[in-house]
Amino acid sequence: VSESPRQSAARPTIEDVARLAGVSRSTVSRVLNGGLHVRPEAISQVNQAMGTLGYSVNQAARNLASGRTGSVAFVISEQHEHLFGDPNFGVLIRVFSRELRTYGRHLLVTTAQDYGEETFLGDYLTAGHVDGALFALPHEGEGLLHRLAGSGLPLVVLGQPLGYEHELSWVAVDEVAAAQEAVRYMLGEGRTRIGTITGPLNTSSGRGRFEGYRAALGPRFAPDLVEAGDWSAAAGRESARVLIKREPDLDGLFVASDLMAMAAMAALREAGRRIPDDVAVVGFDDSTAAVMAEPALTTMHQPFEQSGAEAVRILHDLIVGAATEPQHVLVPTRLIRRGSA
Amino acid sequence: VSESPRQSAARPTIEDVARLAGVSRSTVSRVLNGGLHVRPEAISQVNQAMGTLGYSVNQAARNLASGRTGSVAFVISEQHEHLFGDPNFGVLIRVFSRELRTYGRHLLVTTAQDYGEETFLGDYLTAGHVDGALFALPHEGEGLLHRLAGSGLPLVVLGQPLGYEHELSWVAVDEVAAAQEAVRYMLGEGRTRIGTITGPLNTSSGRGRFEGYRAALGPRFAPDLVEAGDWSAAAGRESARVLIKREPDLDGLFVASDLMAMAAMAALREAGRRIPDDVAVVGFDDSTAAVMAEPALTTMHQPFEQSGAEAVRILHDLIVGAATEPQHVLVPTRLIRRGSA
DNA sequence: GTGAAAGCGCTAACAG
DNA sequence: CTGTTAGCGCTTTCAC
Repeated sequence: VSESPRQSAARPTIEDVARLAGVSRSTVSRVLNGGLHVRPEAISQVNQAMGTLGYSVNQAARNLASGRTGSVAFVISEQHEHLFGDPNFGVLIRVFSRELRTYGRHLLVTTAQDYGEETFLGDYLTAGHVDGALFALPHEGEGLLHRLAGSGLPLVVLGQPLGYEHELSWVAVDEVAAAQEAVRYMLGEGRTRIGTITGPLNTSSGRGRFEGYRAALGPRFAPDLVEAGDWSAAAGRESARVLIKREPDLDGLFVASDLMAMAAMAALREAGRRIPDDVAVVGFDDSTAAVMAEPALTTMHQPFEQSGAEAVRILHDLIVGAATEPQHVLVPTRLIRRGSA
Repeated sequence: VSESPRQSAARPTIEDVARLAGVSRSTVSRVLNGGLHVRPEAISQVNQAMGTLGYSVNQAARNLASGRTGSVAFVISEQHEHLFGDPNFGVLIRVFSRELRTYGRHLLVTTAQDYGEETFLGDYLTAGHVDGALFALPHEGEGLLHRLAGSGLPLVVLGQPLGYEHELSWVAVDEVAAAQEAVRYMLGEGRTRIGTITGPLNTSSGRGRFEGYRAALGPRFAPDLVEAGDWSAAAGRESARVLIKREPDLDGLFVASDLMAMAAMAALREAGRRIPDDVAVVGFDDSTAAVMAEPALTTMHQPFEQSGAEAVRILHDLIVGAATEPQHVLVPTRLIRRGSA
């Protein structure tokens, strides 16, 4: 196998630009990095030279010299591989790569599976191959998160990392308040027996949404109205079956994710319930699939675009040292009323 | 903003390994790159030294020295942004990043939007920032594809690139045969008035699936049975409405994608048709959402895992020069029978 | 505000 | 099979 590197017609280097602009390499470098302490005149000369030469920086060289890599990892631990089938996942990828680009960074998608095991991924990430990491939807006791948290690698978590709320930076929604709003809406519509299918209770989302449900119900709360799910469609379907059997007079259902909600609707229909006439269903996420449900799903909207952008901003600040303390931001949710409730 | 590079406790360099192993830097480098022309004994010494030192290669340095970047772009042109909402997209990303990893490469997700316009993306990609590119679902006359095709950048296309079938490497399914099989299946089930909702006819998938449909129908084909879609759910819904109105006795529907098929099913239901009793529906893709449809969608399975892996393999061969001619591979499809037909 | 000089860690000829 | 020697293109002190 002869490794013939693509020789793309000798890209111009900083040296060429310097010569053409009549300045030194250092000056060009300064312009490249913000143009501080450079005479305006020189800046424009350099820019002009770069333009005519079609210059673009060589990342490898820059990274080697600066000790940074220019890339950021999107870490998906094995347990969350199901995310890949989730339409929200695509949205996140798009937002991340777009936002990172504005900081001159790249997105590297990594999964635990890629490396055989979490340990390997942990080694990789902490070995200096990336400048920082974005971590999605951790659950309690996640080994990889623990590892990264202790490594000093700049890290931003999407969703509150249970057990690391203070140590790590995160961007999340107010799960409790959001769930509460969803359930109160059904209450306001006259529903009286409202059940819930929860997410995993060892995640902040699963737990927070359940707490919000419980708080909204107050004294009306009853353990029999609750079934635990794991975000999967299978769990949504099965939980709905169990619930409707145990509580035949169920007239409302708050489901912790759209994916589970859509599966639950199918089960409800199988059991002969009309939606929303017999039982109202409210989901969570406002995923792209929600509008395709039959009827279209009423759900809590999560601003993935916004949270993704915030996460990237924070991570950048952490990487360049503009922020030293962990940052926490809460993004707003809102109820989207469609046909199911 | 003080740019403080993370000084992760002085990573060991190739030099350290060489010293500990009692060999020269070159030998270590050789071991790192496959260990050709190195005495077995030396190899193990080096490996051992790397182990005790916890050495891992510095990509930036390697890239700078070798003139390669180690990363590969997944190019999604603006027209295909809808892909992000498609569950198949997540599958592709996962497969790509996993497979690339086995070649020591990374996945860089890029979209036309990222760069303001295609031109910018084209500049970026051909400026040497990536070693190669994976291009998803091109349509005819795609400017970016044209640009990349002429640039000499190693490139593999998913789906046949209309107009570049010979010049470029691609991995695709036999669209015509697959569609034909799907329609024949319905024919075999006794359906006689089978309509179709096509994909865009300026894509090989859209066109091929339509041709397969037409071929299967033979003399039974009638233009009135055809509605053109654009892969979107909205198009699926609207096309189904039009079709059922124009052809009230429709008893079968072949839809060129699962997303459109699911939307079409909703429209059919609204029009009072039972599925599959009144009209059978067959989709295409076997996306993760297919099982969640009501009834579950009968569809042509596409082996995304396999095509993604093939694409990466070919791209790697192209990059290292193991392949010089464009490579073409056809991956198999199969009909998955579920409830809708 | 600007230039000179010294590497960043690695690969890749080139001898031997 | 192995060591020596040059850089790859950029950032970054350090003087001026």
